[in-house]
Amino acid sequence: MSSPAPPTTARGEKRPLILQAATEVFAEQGFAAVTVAEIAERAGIGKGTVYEYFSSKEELLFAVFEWMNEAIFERIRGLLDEGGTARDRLRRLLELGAEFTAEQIDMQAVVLDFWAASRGTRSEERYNRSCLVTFRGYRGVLAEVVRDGQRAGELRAEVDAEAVAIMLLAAMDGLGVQIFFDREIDPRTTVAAFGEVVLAGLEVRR
Amino acid sequence: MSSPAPPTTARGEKRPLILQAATEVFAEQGFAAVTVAEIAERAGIGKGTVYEYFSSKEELLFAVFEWMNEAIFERIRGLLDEGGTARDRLRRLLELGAEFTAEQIDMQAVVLDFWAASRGTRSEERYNRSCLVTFRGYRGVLAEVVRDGQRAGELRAEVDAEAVAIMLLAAMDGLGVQIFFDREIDPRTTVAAFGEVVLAGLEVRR
Amino acid sequence: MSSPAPPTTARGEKRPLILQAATEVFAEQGFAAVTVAEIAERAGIGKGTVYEYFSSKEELLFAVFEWMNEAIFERIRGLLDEGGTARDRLRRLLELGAEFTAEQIDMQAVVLDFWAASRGTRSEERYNRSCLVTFRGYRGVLAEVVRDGQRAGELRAEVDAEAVAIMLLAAMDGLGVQIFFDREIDPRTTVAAFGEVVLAGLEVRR
Amino acid sequence: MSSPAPPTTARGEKRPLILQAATEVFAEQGFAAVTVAEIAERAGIGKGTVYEYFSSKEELLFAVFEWMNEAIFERIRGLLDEGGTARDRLRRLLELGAEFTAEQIDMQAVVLDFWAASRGTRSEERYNRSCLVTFRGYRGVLAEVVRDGQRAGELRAEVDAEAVAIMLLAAMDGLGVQIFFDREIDPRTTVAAFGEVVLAGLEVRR
DNA sequence: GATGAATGAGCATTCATTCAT
DNA sequence: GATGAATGAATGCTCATTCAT
Repeated sequence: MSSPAPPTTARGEKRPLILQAATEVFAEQGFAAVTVAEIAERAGIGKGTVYEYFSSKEELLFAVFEWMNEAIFERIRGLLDEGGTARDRLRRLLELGAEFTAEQIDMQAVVLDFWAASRGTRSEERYNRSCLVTFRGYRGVLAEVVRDGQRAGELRAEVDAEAVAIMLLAAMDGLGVQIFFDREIDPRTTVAAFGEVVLAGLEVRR
Repeated sequence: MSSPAPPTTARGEKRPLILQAATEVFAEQGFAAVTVAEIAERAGIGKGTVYEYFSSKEELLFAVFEWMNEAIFERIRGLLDEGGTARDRLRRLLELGAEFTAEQIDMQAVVLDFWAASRGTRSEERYNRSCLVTFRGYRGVLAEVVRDGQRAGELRAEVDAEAVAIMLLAAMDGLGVQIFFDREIDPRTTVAAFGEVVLAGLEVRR
Repeated sequence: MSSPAPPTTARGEKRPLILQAATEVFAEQGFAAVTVAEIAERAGIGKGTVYEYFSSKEELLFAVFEWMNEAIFERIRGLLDEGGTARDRLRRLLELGAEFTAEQIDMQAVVLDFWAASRGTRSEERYNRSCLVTFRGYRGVLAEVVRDGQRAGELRAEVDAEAVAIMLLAAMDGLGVQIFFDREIDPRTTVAAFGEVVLAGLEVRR
Repeated sequence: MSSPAPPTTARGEKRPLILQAATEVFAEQGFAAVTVAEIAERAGIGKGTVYEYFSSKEELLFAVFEWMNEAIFERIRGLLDEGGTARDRLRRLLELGAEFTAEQIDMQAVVLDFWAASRGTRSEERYNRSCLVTFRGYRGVLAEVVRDGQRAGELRAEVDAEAVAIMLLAAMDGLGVQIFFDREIDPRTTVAAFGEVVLAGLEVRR
């Protein structure tokens, strides 16, 4: 009450605390079911403080979404830097996706929420743009690898790289949803099996 | 009984009217953003009447979801009855999925809503079961066709049919989501291009 | 569906049926908690039919209240016709009250409801008048018996007969309420014991 | 802390304000007819604030009921501390009851409401227990005074003290109800007259 | 900066009543 | 007369957001 020393967190540095707490409760209960009071409690701060860092509950969801995607992108970049043939990189990208799905099934829920929370809101436009940009980012990476393989003569040149990128990303997203509802599916083996088929279909025949 | 044509709707028969109206507004604005009053207005009936046919707003969402899936399943069954090689049927299934996605992008929104609406609700269990059953239904159809092809020697026997079914369904779902946010994607050509790759990867090599 | 013979009740004679059903459900659950649909169902008729006989749910409560009081008054009149000294009649009136309370604890609930249902209603005035008239009726009977006893030299002349009537009626009403909440009280012995005290206090001393 | 006088009410101290406002409007219009918005308006606060202090409208009714009874009990305790013979204390208890009835006819309405509001509610059990406990409290006080008088040889030993207590309490309750509907009755003279009769009936004869 | 008491817009749901059949 | 499908007014309650301290 009168202790002069800061408790644990430095002043004005509660942002990651809130972000972490929000991510957790969003994952557990879903955006709509979560109250700002709950987020604050989980973060161990006052309700009003949340609004010092985020202008609204919705804004907080945006931040969580971006936070998650940044982390994923970072790992993708690291993976690509390792080099290898296009087939190798493609295989590793799929593995990474499977790993993410396996590790963070509840994160999948946050993404679902993000999609759904946008609807009918004032900021629907902004949500859509944010989703679009994110999707394009992932797609760009995938398509680039495919095109690399085509240029190198590894992969069939007549295949539409963009289409393959779209569908592979779609498959990874959709897999997360299915596993969210059916925990018996094993993402790693499923992705590996399907990946082999796709790679077989992509490679140049002699 | 003697009136030449029913002016609007007969008494006691407002169920499809409500279902249709609900599907529309759910698609347009999302479950959370829609009010029961809005649904009633769209259906041209009184607010209370909605509750004569559905015990709650949530129950109505369930009904819409099931209604949609039934319609889709019916078309799938029709498609499979046409026969053809496994490759033909697989190609046609993908085409059908693309067509659905193209035709009913807004339907995709209802599915998203259904997923998201489940979270943190009292009836979360029921939602999950409903989704699980639906997914398994689609997967079963796809896996069966693949296995048919394997038995007929058309498709490589060493491929995990279930994994392929999971991922193809996932890809179709995920495609819907991407198109929902990025209308520049053309589902038909994208699916066709990707389908060729997958089929190439599945077929038996000489 | 096409049977020409009336089922059980003659046409246009459903009034007592409704009255009986309403009395039962009001007693069981209270006026506010009962729906018109419930009353109709209990009476084995259609919801709309209730409105053929009573213009509103409130009106029905009025009718039930009056119905009950009429029955009680009838028994009081019969009791007074048996004659006897004022003390005898007073004692028998109290016995009758105890009996009613014992027999129809749930009826007590209807009276409670009637009191409470009036409040804040459009027809508050009418409720109050109805209660007032009923109370005055009972009080009149009691006061008359006391005055009879005073005129006959049985009971002390200096006692305010009206005050005694008011308080005895009040005691019987209040007893019903207490028993409604505390079923361990036996109305007959309680009233008998108190009645002896009051009669001892009323009688002329030598 | 340094402001000379609080303008309206300090933060976090709106409980008595709400209790007072609720008591007033409940008395005026009855529990069922009152809206939470009305209570808030009367208290000069926002609707949501009511729910900061009471978890539901029903809970508020409970609080009002207990508040009232506490106040009454306090005065009863003060009265008994004054001492005197059993007859004196009994007479004073009846006088106090008459006074309460005269002063707070509208309070009577709240009690009626409380009784009636219980019916058919989920918390019916709790209502009944609350009423039972309250009744037993009043009865205990009355019975104890009578037994004191019997032990002191003032009052007839063969009289059932508990029965007298039950009926006197009942009479006071019932009086309140009658006066609520018939303002011409004067509680003080009525109770005094009846009290003399009962005391005469209770006292030991030579 | 941090807090949490106060706020009120917003909405699902109930149910008495009507009226076409 | 009898019916019950249709209706919409009415209200308790939640919770994101504000702002005085």
